[in-house]
Amino acid sequence: MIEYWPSKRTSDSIVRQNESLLLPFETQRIIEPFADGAVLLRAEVLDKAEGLLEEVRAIAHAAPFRRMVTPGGFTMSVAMTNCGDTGWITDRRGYRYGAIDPESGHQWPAMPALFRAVAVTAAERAGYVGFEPDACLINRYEPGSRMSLHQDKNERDFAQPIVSVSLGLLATFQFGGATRKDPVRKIFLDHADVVVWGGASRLNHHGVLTLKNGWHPSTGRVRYNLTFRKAL
DNA sequence: AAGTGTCC
DNA sequence: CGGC
Repeated sequence: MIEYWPSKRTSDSIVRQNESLLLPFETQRIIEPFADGAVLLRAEVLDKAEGLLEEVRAIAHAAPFRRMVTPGGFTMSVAMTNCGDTGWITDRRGYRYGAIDPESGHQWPAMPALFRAVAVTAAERAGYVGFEPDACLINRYEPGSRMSLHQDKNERDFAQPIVSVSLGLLATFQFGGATRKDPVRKIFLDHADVVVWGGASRLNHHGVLTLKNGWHPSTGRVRYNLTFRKAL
């Protein structure tokens, strides 16, 4: 049973609800603020998605995706790798950033110029000028993978935003508040969507519901998420 | 230390 | 869905 989505890149209803936020018509992209300091950029990297995916393949060749273990001893359902000066890792000892891939003993692959450009541009469009990511965590979700509600708080400077790029299968992103029990907003993230959060929402809890089965022409049975941070 | 959990 |  093969399903195909998205059949339509942006829904008419979303366009109608956000008329005042529409960018110049030819881009067909939408800026949608959804929390204090948080912005959804629909279809932001549609023209760069194939290039980004090529880079993901090259990075995964040097630093293969692996399912890390949490300090509690649970293996995560999402497979991860990193590029940049430093990378986010977890094992029985804890969560942290490190310049060395523990699997290989080598540095993480360098952050491709296209990655940096996409992250910086998206941050700017969301209102964060001067963002200089030094880390990109790459998450690979397959059907059944999920990420429970958490905060990104291993970075040093919470004045720097988080930029999240979605590629491939549709996911339901949950964006909550300062505490884990704050209500969450559900946001459907499609291929080439970008989410940026910072400011008052920098430490908000967020997560991804269990990925549904599906097939995407660019990625197959997979969703990739590129999460750019300034960690150091 | 661990709530980024194929949790329970 | 809430709690640890």
